[in-house]
Amino acid sequence: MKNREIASMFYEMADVLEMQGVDWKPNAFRKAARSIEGLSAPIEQVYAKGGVKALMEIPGIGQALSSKIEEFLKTGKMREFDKLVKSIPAGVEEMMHVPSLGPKKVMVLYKKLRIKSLAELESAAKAGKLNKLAGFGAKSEQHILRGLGILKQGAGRSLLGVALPLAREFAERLSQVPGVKKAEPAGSLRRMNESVGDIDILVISSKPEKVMDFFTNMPEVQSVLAKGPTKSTVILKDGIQSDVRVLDEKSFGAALQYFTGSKDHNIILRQIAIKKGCKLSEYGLFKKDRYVCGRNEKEVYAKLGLPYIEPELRENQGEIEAALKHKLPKIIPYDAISGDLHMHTKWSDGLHTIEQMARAAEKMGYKYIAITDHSKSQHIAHGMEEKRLVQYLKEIDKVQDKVKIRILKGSEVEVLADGSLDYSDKILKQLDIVLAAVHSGFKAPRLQTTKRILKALSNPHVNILVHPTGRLINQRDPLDFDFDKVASFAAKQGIALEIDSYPARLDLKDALARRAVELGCKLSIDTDSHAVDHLRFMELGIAQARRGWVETKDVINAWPLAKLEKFLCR
DNA sequence: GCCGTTTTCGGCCCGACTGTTTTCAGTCG
Repeated sequence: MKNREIASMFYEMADVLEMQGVDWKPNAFRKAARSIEGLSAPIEQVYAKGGVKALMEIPGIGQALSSKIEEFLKTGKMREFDKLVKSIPAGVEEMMHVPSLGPKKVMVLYKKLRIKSLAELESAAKAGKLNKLAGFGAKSEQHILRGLGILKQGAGRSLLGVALPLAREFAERLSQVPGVKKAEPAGSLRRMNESVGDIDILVISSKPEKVMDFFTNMPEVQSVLAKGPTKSTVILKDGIQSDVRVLDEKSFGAALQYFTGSKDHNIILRQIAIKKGCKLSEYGLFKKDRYVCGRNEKEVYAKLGLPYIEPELRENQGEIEAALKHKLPKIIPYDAISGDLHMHTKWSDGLHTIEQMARAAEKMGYKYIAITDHSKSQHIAHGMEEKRLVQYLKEIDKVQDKVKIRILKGSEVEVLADGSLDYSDKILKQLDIVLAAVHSGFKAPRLQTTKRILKALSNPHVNILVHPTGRLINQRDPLDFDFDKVASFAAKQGIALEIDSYPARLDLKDALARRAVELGCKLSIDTDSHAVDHLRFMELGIAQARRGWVETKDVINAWPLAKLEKFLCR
């Protein structure tokens, strides 16, 4: 999949162009890069199917960029990229990523002081050489040193599963500050992006200064990047950036809308506003400087002629067009799940007993669960030999007698290198539910992996392909296989694909979940819990489904038990 | 470079905070 590679080339080209003082082009390159990142299909596949013409259908990609992509796909090179990147030393472009430095300042440092690497920048700042430059002072030097620190710390993006509880806690604490009426997380976190770059919190308060003081003095804060009367930015001790913004009640909806984004979604909304002779900002919708609305999001959308759009859909992936036609999907609600079909216990690598898991699930209001411990080849995870599997099935029966919810007897069965399964059909037949999982061969070539998975899905006992791509966010690339082929085959076979809700997995991811449903697949949203505490991850998986336009009818574990059982009896 | 129910040319979202400014440019989201 070349999507990421091409996107990052465009980002890099945008940086260089910006440093050269070129106007607008950088925006165009970045927009195209974002668009390519959001693509559900591999871009080489798009090109193979429809050539340059298909590339130009991608929003933000026109004549020039499509031919650059074509050149790269054909030759593995992009001359324009090489030319641009060579025009500026690699370290200079890297300096753009230091917080507090942008294209203008970087160019001044390069041109006046010949600074062309992060190391040179650090020693120059420490030696006090920068404050002699026009536009730089002692403070700028400090900010650069701090920025270098932040960069070294690797303040990358954090997993939604980590940031979300933190954000909720901050919001809760901020709402206790005197004068505060409401505090709510916004930003990509509210859109439930799989990973987030920062934590944005919006506050309504009659005493903004109290909020600013409280926020910048929280014990989690490592350093304060900015502190104004209504807006502050801090870096937390674990490297996550957090912003708080205080607004008036009559702006809250507009602000929530604005700070929830995404950027591209907002740009289109503002264009719609302009066409209606209005102006949309975080303060509200205005007509000739006269306030129209802004108290809540719904009225902002309504005045723009749109139905309310759920935050998870606001990615400029067709939701505005769908909204205009009143054809938005009825995405699955957070309370729609009836049971969790993927969890582990002490029988393999889980922390709790079958009974503990069942009782915890019962407490959550589920109607059914599946216990799905590892098969024999997963030695590290204490996968079960056939003999122990029999014991395990008996134990499930015992627990079933003690609890009210239905417990399906299952296993997460290894897909071996040749695509065969880890248990014989005779064993698989005894299970209520069979999950097929690939845990190896991540470097295998595309054709081989596609064949391997297709063979596994040919087994008549398989019900769900779990964590289908095997990716770990920011840690491990997905398996390389023909997704459309696999999903179409699964659909035909009556096999569901999983959205694994484990924070580092979220696999299928949003775009692939959407694609899977388009291809006729059913989905199963599960937690892959290894402890009672993990059952709460379900929310994250549902969020990815919502981001993927998934409706309740397409999710097998949102169905009543009888309908699910019918599906499982292939 | 992209894009078009006001445009195939001339637009391209909008505002807060900071520092070094004597009124604003740069950076950020």
